Amino acid sequence: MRTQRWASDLGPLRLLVAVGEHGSITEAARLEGVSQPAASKQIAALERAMSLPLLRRAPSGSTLTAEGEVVASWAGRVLATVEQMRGAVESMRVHADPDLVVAASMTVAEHLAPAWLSTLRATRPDVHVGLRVTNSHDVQELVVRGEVDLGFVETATLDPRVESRRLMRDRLAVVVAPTHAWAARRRSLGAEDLARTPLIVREHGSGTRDTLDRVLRANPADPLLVLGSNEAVKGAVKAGVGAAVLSVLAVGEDVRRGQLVEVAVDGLDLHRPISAVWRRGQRLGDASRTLLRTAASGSPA
Amino acid sequence: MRTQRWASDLGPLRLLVAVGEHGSITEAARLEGVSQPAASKQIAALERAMSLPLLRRAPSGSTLTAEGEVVASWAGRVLATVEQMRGAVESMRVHADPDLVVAASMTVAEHLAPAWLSTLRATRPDVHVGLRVTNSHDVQELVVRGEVDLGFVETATLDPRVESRRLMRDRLAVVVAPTHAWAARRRSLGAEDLARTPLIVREHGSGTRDTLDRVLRANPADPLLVLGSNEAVKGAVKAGVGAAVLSVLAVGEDVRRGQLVEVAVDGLDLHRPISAVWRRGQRLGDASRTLLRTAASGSPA
DNA sequence: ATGCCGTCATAATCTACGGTTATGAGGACG
DNA sequence: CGTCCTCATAACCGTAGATTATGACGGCAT
Repeated sequence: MRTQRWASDLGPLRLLVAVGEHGSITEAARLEGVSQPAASKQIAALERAMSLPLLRRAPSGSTLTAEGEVVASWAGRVLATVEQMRGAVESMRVHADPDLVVAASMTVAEHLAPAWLSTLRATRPDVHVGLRVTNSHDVQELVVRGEVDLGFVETATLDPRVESRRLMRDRLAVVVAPTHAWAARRRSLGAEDLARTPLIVREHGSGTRDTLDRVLRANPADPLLVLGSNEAVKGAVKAGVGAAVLSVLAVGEDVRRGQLVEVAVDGLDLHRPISAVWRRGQRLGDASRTLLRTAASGSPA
Repeated sequence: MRTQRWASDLGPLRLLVAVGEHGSITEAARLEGVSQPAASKQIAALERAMSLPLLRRAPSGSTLTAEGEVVASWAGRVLATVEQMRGAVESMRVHADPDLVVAASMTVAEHLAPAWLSTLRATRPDVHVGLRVTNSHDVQELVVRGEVDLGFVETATLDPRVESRRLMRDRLAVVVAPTHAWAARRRSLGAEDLARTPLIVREHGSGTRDTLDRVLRANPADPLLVLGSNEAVKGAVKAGVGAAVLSVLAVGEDVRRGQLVEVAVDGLDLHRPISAVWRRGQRLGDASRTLLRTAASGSPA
């Protein structure tokens, strides 16, 4: 009984939103580049798998049912996310001749850069951007050595050989699963509560871990679990293993969805700046300036 | 040249995040219920398709590369969205014996209800909720007739036979593609600008269309295009066909991603309330009250 | 050292899913 | 009433992806 097969192939979802947009299976099939019977069968299979009527079929065309609209809306979100991912992948792939090379720390590369680059691509389709991903320190190193035009870092400690522009403030948040005892708390957590609780953390060297250790300099408790990626940490938290401290950029979505709960904490400043950096004295090119402007206006969160 | 085949099957993405979480292809394969060679091949295929090294393989296990982490992060988001969709589908499917039946108008069902129900499911896994989707008027009708326990509507005109609780304020926004002339505007739009511009709109009877017509009662211009779903409208806007007026709930994500641009408008109140309604005098059950509380605290946007 | 445990990759095989073309049924419309 | 569009069904076929079996490689104990 492979877990809900309908959720694993995007073809039918593409078809469904296309039908919603054009009111016809035949037309949708044409758009997606498959034959009409194939499209018909895919959507029928989707309906069968979901046990929901998605389309109102008629010889004059097909329209979405109420359920169909809801599903199509979600499908649209899924596809948009995939599209974003496509963009991120595209920019990480070494391009033949990028007009602009930028380096970004993990958090920025994961959560911010794709949106910036997508905007840039929409307004300036001619500019090819290459993206390199490393930690905040190495980003600055690359900038200083002139290997990249622009860097994005999430640290407060800037190399004197770079100029910088502050873009926004990131914030770390304490998160737990909705079933965790802390989720029901009404009082804020104290700094000492946090320091004495074993947490799920990233490995040493990660920007998030370093920030956490710096803030909690009063000897933090031994980690409950050390994991190699933010995704892994989030997974463990959702599974109810324990609490973690992560960037709001990483958990915002999950908190909004109610899959994670943020716990307020008193007496600690968990903010950190996100900045663009470039080599001191370096005159920024046209493309760089456009990207910088995009990033600065992008999300003044 | 079927468009980028790697983006169409979620299996490999599932595998990738599982590897990130457990540091081993073998373990990930076990978790996903496939054989180890299958997993190995799927991920290898993914890397080939993306032209990116995602894993650092060793006889002691596998860890994500920097690129792998970025991709895994996006994959996580994609999968989370799919999971949400699964939840929405699950609640729309007629259940054997739902403990609680709610009705929601389109906007709520599309954008709010899944998050509420997901939260509810996390804290009260025993409660089965049935969800019916119709327009705001019919929702109230169902509530009055006692066919549903609770309703959610996005309209200001409430039936006198229901009690209600205001949950949040929705807002309509004028949106255009980033390439549209209005996207570069620095001055706000005037009400008369909007009234005289042909827009892409929903069909009559849709809550969004009705709200728009009510606000723009000074005879609005003939529609540029009439489409049957919010997704269709968004698609047309992104394609650069023209401007549209849609709920921020529907376009928020796209605006944040830079795929759509909101244009400020002066002299018009585009807000509308979102409320929970139930039959006057009806004593709410335990499950209803929990859901109501969840909805109220969910997103006080 | 050496043998055992784990990891991952490759090879050979087979099934079944999803694609295609061809055709038929049904309403809309001149 | 015939034509033209819609969508569904049927028969056929190719291939992607699964499986089992096996081999190479490194870590770690004895």
